[in-house]
Amino acid sequence: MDKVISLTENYEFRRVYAKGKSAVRPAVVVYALRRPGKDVRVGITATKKIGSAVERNRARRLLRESVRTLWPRLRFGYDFVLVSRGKTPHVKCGTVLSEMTDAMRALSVLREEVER
RNA sequence: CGAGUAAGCCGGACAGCCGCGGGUGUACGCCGAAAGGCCGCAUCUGAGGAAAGUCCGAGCUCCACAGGGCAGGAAUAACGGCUAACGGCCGCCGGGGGCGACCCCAGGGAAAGUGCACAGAAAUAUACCGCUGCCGUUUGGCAGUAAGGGUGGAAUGGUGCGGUAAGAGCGCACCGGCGCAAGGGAGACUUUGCGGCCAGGUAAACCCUAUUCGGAGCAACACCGUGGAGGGACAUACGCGUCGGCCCGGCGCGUCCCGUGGAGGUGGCUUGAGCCGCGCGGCAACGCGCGGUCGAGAAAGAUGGUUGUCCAAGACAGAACUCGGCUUAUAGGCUUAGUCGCGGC
RNA sequence: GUGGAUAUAGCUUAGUUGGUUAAAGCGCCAGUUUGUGGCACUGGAGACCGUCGGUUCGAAUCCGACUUUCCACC
Repeated sequence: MDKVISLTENYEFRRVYAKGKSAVRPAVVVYALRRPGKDVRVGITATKKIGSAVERNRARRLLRESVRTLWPRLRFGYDFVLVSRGKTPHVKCGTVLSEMTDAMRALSVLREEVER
């Protein structure tokens, strides 16, 4: 269980939006929903509000890179949805990573925080 | 040296580590009846000049379609060539702009017809003022006249001389336009000569002429297809449900085959009117020959992160079936060839 | 991928087809009325018609390119 599974279908995103908890930071919004099983699944979105195709790609890549760094610390059995915001493509990767870590801590889905 | 013109090119570079998509090869292990797949490793490879807008033209696929004409609709518009084709490109002609290199032009037809237009007397048919003649003589009436005034973007070809009552291509010279003939050119066209003055603009107004045009789009389309609707065969031996109080009997549940196809999957999917080099033909677009080469192919959708060095400190911007163009966005830089100005030898 | 519509005063719309003057309502400003305000009445300002270019004597209108917003179909 060491590979990120993507959320694909629209109903999965809707379920996380409707029933999950959220944390908002200037460059990222994190939704998290507990579900049965040990898989961790992640969905990344960038709407047309973000900008052109280049800017949307940039936002997605930053979020994906951040979640790759953060991956070993996540608790099992959660669905995550990461939403990019208008600032996301114009920000450095370290900023996204720290904001995402902060949001995850606020949702108490990081493994080390629970074990402590 | 400065200014400007045209054509072409580049679109941060290099290295280390971590990570991602695809192709090929493959050990152990795991899954699977098998084919094969997963994980791992090695190796090769991985966005653009516009990938964009979707404005044109094609390939490809499916649908429709006996042949011909008219009407209607859309697009294009000098001429010659290039191209698979084009509304594209090249050359050239005509017109316009620039001192020049050079640039720009939807550039057929207004003597087929209709419509339109402030002002102005009048816009293709006309006399308001004026000028001249005659009549009347008080204002005036009739006729001639486009030289002048005024209006307008445009006023009966322009300028000058003659001519005339005053005028007028009425006559002449030059210029402009039109027609005819001859010479040149592949042609648009051009040069020369002659003729006579007949002909306002607008067709990106209707229209006329010539040419071209069937429709839809990779979410096309083809194949597989648990479930579901349909048809057939077998078994109707057993069991269950149903019609019924019960029996016989009928129907459904079962197996196999045919066929339709929702979800899903696979193909279409990248080797092509390809790219690079050399030679030849052509003013050029381009063509021909020879040699070399393979440069993305995903399916929630791959190029990112970080560290270091360098410089001019990195603009516009991300493939989604594929090509040929057009249009639009674009920091900065490089190369080549002309032009103009200034200075020096 | 394909097709269509939209842009006009601060706001909501006419005018566009068929060329020469941009009209209306609400709002805004000033005045009249009223003890004051509203209502009512009178008057006024406010637009170079999304941007750029072209055709024409003349363009909101015709033509081309671009931009914005919205819609439909597969």
